[in-house]
Amino acid sequence: MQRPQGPALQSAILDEARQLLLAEGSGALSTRRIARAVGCTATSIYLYFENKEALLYVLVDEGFELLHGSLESAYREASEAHPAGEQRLRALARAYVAFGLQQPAYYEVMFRMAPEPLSEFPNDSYVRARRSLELIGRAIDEARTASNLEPVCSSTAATLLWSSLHGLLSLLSNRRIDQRLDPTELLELGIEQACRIPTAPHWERRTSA
Amino acid sequence: MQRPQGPALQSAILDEARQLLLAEGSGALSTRRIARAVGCTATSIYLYFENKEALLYVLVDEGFELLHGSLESAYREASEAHPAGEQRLRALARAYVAFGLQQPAYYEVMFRMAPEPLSEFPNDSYVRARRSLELIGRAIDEARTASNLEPVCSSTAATLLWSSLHGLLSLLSNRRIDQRLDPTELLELGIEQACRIPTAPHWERRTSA
DNA sequence: GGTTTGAGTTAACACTGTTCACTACGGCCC
DNA sequence: GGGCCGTAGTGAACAGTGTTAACTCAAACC
Repeated sequence: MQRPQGPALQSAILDEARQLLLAEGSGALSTRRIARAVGCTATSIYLYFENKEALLYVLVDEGFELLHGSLESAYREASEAHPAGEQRLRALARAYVAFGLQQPAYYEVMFRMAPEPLSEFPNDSYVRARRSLELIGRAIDEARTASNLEPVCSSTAATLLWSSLHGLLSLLSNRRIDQRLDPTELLELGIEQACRIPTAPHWERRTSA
Repeated sequence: MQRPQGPALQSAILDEARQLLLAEGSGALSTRRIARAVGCTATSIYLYFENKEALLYVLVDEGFELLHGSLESAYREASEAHPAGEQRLRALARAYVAFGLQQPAYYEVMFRMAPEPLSEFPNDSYVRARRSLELIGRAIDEARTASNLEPVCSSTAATLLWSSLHGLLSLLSNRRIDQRLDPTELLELGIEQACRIPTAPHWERRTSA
C-alpha cells in the first residue's frame, strides 16, 4: 500500500490532490508535489489524467456535488419548517454563503479560478451547476407565486441571486473589503438583498440611455 | 532610445508591462517577457521594482485611478442631467460595470487576482478604493434622503452595491454563466438590483436562527 | 522461451520569479 | 593622468512549474 499501483495509484493521486487543496489551497496543487506525497513521479499522473486541468475537474465536480448536497438539505429543512417560499429561498442563499465560507478551496477552483486553467469549463460549468441553479430557480418561483409579482425568467433571477452572493464571497475571501466593516453584517444584508426577487425589467421600457 | 537606461528604463519596463497586460491579460505578465520586449534582462527589473508584485501594484494603482475617473465623470454628468439621487446612483453602477467590461485586464489585477500574489493588498486596497466607495456612498445617501428610508451605514451599503456588481462581472468574464442567458439583460437587471438600497437590517430583529 | 504490452521512471524542454557574483563605465580625488 | 568608488546592467544559477519522449522492467500470452 506504500506504493500504490494501477487504479489504486489513480485514486491515491486524487486523494492527495484533494488533501493538498483542502489543506493549503489551490496554490499548493502542483503535479510534482502531488507525486512526491503519493510516492510516484510526476509523469505517472499523466497515465491517469490527461493533464493537470483534468485532475482539477474531478475536484471541481466534487465541489459541485458538495454544494448541491448542502443546498438540497437546506431546501428540504426549510420546506419542513416554513411553508413560505421566501424562507426557502433565504435558506438556499444562506447555505450557499455557508458553503463558500466553509469550503474556500473548493469554492476557489469551482468559481474563481481563471478561465485559462479551466478552459473547457464554460461548456460544462452550467451542466454541473444547473441542478443547483434550478433548485434556486424553483425556490424563486415558489416565493414569487406567494408574493404575486411581475415575472422575470426564473433562471435569470437565480443567476442574479447567485452572482450577487458570489461577489460578496469573492471580495471577502480575497480580502478586498474594508476591514473595518463587519463581515457578518455584510453577509446578512447581502443575503437579504440577493433574495429580493427582481420584478419586471424596468430597463426595457426606459426611453433613453 | 533603443536601449533605455536609468529612469527611462524604469518607465520603459512599466510601459511594456502595461501593454502586455492590456494586450494579452495578466497571464502574459512575466519578468522575462517584459525584459525581452524592453531589451534588457529580467534582473534589471529588480533595479527599479522590489519584485514582480511591486510592479503589478503600479498597474493596480493606475486601474483604480481610471476607475475613479470614470465614476466621477459619470456622477458629474448624471448630476447635471438628473437632479434625482437615484439616477446618480444608477449612473455610478453603470459606469462601474462599463469599466469592468471595457478594462477586463485592469479589473482582473485590481480585484480578481488571488490574495497571495498581492499579499499586501488588504491594507492598501481600501485606501485606493476608498474614494470610489465614498463616491458611491454619497450617491446612496443622496438617493436615500430622497426616498426617506431607514438608514444603513452608507459605506456598508456602498460595499454591498459594489460586491453585487462585482459578482456579476466576475462570473461573466470567467464565463461561468449559462451562455443561453442574455448578458445584457443580466447586467441591466443586476444594476437595477444593486441600486436597491438596503433598508433597516431585518436580521437584527429576527427572533431565532 | 521469446515476444508483446503496459505501467512507471528518467531525463529533458521550456518556462517561471528571484538572487549572487560579476563587468563596465562615469565621476571624483589626489 | 592614475587610482578609486559607486552604480547600472548582465550572466549564470537556483528552485520551482507543466509536460513530453525515450527508456526500463515485469507480467501476460503464445
